[in-house]
Amino acid sequence: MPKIVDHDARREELLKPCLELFASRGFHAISMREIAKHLGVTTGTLYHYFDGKLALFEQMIDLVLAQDAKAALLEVPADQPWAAKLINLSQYLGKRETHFSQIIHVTLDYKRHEGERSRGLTDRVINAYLDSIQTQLGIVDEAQLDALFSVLLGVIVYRDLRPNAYPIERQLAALQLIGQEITNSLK
Amino acid sequence: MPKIVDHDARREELLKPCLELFASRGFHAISMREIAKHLGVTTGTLYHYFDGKLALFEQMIDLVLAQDAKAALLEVPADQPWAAKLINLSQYLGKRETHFSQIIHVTLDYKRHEGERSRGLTDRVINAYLDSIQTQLGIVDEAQLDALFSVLLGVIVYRDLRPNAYPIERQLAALQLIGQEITNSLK
Amino acid sequence: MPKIVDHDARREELLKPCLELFASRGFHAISMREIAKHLGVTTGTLYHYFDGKLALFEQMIDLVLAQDAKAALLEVPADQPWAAKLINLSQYLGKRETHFSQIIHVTLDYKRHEGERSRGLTDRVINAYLDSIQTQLGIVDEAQLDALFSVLLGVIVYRDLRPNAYPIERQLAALQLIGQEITNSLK
Amino acid sequence: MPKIVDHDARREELLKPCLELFASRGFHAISMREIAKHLGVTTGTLYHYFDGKLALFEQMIDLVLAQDAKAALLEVPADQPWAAKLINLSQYLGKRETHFSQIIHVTLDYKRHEGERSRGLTDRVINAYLDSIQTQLGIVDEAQLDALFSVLLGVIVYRDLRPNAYPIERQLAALQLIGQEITNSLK
DNA sequence: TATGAATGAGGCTTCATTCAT
DNA sequence: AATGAATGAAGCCTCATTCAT
Repeated sequence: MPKIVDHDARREELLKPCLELFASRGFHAISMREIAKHLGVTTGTLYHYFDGKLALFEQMIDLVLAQDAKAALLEVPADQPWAAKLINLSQYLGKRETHFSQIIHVTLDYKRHEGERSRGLTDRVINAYLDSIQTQLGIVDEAQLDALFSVLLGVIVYRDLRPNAYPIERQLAALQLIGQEITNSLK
Repeated sequence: MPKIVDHDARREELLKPCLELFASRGFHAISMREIAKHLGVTTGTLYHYFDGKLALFEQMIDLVLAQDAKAALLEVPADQPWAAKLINLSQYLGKRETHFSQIIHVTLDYKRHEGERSRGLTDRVINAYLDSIQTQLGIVDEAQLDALFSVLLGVIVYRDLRPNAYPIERQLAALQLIGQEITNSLK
Repeated sequence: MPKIVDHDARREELLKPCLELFASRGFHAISMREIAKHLGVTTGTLYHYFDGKLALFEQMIDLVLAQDAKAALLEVPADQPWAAKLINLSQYLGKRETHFSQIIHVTLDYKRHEGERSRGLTDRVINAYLDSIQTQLGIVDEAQLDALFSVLLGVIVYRDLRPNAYPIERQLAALQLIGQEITNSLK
Repeated sequence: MPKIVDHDARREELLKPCLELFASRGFHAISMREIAKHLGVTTGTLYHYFDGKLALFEQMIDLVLAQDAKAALLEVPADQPWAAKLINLSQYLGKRETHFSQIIHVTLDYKRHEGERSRGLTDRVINAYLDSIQTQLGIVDEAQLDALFSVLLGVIVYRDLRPNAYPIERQLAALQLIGQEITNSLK
């Protein structure tokens, strides 16, 4: 019994550094040997804890998701005006930009393997973050939720492709001006 | 007399179908043999026209960029109010959603190879589309341009991960409401 | 606990039969698959022990050199008149003619790769055998050493190209007559 | 009819530069495309004149042999004392050292392919040069002929492996001293 | 629990060669 | 006579994975 706890603890210990590896290189570009080397173990050990490369990949995503859920709860800023909440959220994303960029890379990578396996994981990832945003900001309109998610996703991807782009908060502020411009233009 | 084949024309002919292959599977996940098979040629022919897998990949991106530049010019909607231009743009993106999704995948994929080679290509891709948007919409503020680019990028990536999300135009409309909500919340 | 295999011992075990393979076919003419097959392993195993074909080739030469150095020490015939020493040497070469023929082939083959890598190996091979001859026969004059080395080298190469040529000892004897003929002719 | 002359002339024109290519790189290390490029033609042209890589190789050797036979006749120094003839020969070899080194490389290379084809070519090459030496120096004893051939062969190979070794003439002189030493030692 | 030797399928690439023009 | 596009087998090497220890 207690062995299982140890086993799981070791498993998670091995899983954690994998996010960066998979995100920075891509699922197919990084080999099991390289992963093992980075973790300071041998491939045999990897296969002792995981059923294969894909299983390792999936369990890593699951672990990240579980950890992010915990982290998100801690950041919920209680009762605040809507705008303040959004600012809080953007600050949080800004601080953890690299982390979320990695998750996006990994998720996009994983989606390409679907068809071979169930496409449930991708949905679970998306829904986890959608739920988190919805809960924190209290958005009810689905289209608004989608739009907001798209913006946040887009900023992170854009800044990954072009690191000297304006940071998240600045872009969100500019977005508001765009909305006004549209409104003006429509009069 | 040589076999009559326009080398460059044939090269582009081979390049065109590669966008979908690379985008849907990823650079490392698809093999030269698979590419050749899809194109109806042998790997030898591929290497007759291209210096290697990476060169093929890069030339494909260059070709797509050149073609998109042409296409963008045709779509310029002349003098219109700002909002109308944006709607036009979103409709255009909506129609070619798959295409742009492929370009994003391919660009993200390519970025991981940089460092080994010059990081110019990624910049060129980003700048090409930034310029196109800037020219068509006449945006002067850089932060606004970044923000708009992020939104469009985000919607495409989001809809790729979750195909039943609201379409681009609907999300842009919802975004305006979000802007208003922020404005209201700030009073 | 790891599978009990002495890595270096296994490496040498794999290296030993390679001399004949490389010598009889040539570096470029023999494939890694063929080598693996002859050794009763797979190519994967080969690459587990060696960094590549060239590394395998170089390590093989190094191993042969180390073994020949040991063998040469055993054959040192102590105090004998000069002529007796030479006869001993020629007998030794005669017995191991195939072996030295292989080394010559392999060395000539390797020399063509140099320039890409350090040209040290060829020199080391030549010097190893030059030293051995010098030590055993006590030759001090460099030109004589060169001349003797050339003769021995030449006989081996010649008999490789034309197996029914006279054996080494017989040729050395004939060579003495040639020397006399020259002397006579010079009077 | 006259066409055939042109054809053969062109054939020899293509063949001539191949000796250096094959000698410096080795039969298997150089590709038909590389050969074609060096000759300023395409592979198609190569296959127009030759039945394949091996045929090209063999015809090249034949051509070299034919040319060397002509050259050798011109160098025959008529009536001279034996020692003078040998000096003449060694001077001739010294001047054309690179050429003969190439022939040796090519011959050794070719010999490894035999078994697949008739082993006649190697014999023809050896015999051609043996005959030439025999004729020029008037040696009758076969063992002496073998010994002399071995020496000359050995010097060239040795100087190819170690370019700063003493030149041919110097080594031949030293060899005479070795003969005397043996004689002294035998008393 | 952990090792690392071993596998063999498959990766990218180059080869000698053919053939329509 | 000459081109160079096209082939497909084979080259070197890496991969995910298994398994005896």
